[in-house]
Amino acid sequence: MTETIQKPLRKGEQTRAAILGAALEMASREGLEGLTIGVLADRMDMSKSGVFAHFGSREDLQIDVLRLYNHQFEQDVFYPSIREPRGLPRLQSLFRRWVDRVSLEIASGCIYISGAVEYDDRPGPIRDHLVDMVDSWQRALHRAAQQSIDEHHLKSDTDPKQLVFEMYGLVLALHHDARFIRSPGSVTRAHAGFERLITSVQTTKTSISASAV
Amino acid sequence: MTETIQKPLRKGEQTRAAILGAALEMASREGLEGLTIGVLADRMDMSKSGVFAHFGSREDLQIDVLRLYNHQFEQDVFYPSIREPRGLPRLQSLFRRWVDRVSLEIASGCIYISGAVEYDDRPGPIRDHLVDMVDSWQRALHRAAQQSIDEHHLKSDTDPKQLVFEMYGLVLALHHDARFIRSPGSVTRAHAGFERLITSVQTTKTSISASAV
DNA sequence: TGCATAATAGGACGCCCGTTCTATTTTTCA
DNA sequence: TGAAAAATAGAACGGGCGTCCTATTATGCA
Repeated sequence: MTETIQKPLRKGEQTRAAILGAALEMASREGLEGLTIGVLADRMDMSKSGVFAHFGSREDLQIDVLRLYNHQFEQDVFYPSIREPRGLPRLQSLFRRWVDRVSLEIASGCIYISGAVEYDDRPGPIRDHLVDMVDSWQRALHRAAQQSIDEHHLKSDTDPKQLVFEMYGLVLALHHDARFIRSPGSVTRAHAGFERLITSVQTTKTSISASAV
Repeated sequence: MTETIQKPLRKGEQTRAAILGAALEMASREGLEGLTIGVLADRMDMSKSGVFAHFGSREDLQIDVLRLYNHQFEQDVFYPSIREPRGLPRLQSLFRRWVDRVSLEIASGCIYISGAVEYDDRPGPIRDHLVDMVDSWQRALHRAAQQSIDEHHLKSDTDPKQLVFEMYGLVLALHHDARFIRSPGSVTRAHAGFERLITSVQTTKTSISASAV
């Protein structure tokens, strides 16, 4: 009875990862609710049941896709930014890398943003995971904003939550105008908005952001 | 051959309007893509085919729902605001009424916002209508912003499109945080963001917005 | 009041969905 | 290399979908 559960064999993990990658791409384009096992199987040149067997259910697949997306988001945006100096430089890096990522996602779609609409009123594990991830991202931004205040880069009466609210709005407007309306110049506007936002809450003489844009 | 097409009878129009109302409510909650004839028929205590007969197809139903939503939006937000004095008062009225409307929609959902995500990459007549409506709303905001500049309420170097971009972001952030994250205080934050936004582009001594918030 | 016509119901259709079951192929390792 | 186990295929299921066709019922007007 020792070692009843074997370490999974190589081939299985490999195709599972490939499926997950294709699923992430599909969910980015069509939304998590548009993710369908049949279409996914076609793209993988596999049978439906072959794909299905790697995940206990469609819902588990969706959650795994969500986890993969979250991981990539952290790798692209969060981890590089927390190596920046605490305070305004870090906050600026978080925003800039965030905008950079969403800019690339204009062609495919951002799952945090599409998911927020798909699951704003649909209870269940997917919504729970999604809210957790977005909430944790917002809390990371709150911390960076608070630290910017603590370091005296931002005025002491600045409201960190208000700041993050408006930063989030700029990214949502970017996604909206670029991906839905398809009007050009949205990336520039997001950066310009952030500049104005930071300037209005910055302590005098802190001109760290002057070099940007 | 005179008068081949009769004026539709009363009963038909009546139930058709009732169905459309229920469909609008359903589409607000579940999204336009979540609008389903079967469920709609259940709520109306009608048969599927009975409901279906009032619209040539599901797509036509969705477009009619969209038109109804657009009409209500104009009645609630646009028309009352254009009776305000041209310039900043009108711009402020547009934003305030817009926020008021979205605040009420936190319980049900805003079709302009959910539709932007559902149809950002799904070509067809529904997307076309939706883009037209949102675009026309943004152009109305642009006009009001430009007029505020012309009336010297806002600084002459103000970029109207940048201003509208940020206003839209505030409303999107409101919808996101209130409806998805369900964090309190979002309405206040949207107003605070607008106040700060206007203040930063306002001509000195124009203190029209001082009384608000 | 009767009759033309509009409004609605009921059923059937083909399609796609997630899921399950069983068989077959492929991989892994002693 | 051969046997155990994993990976995959294939077919079938029940269910929901939009849509169409044909009755049946309700409405409005001469």
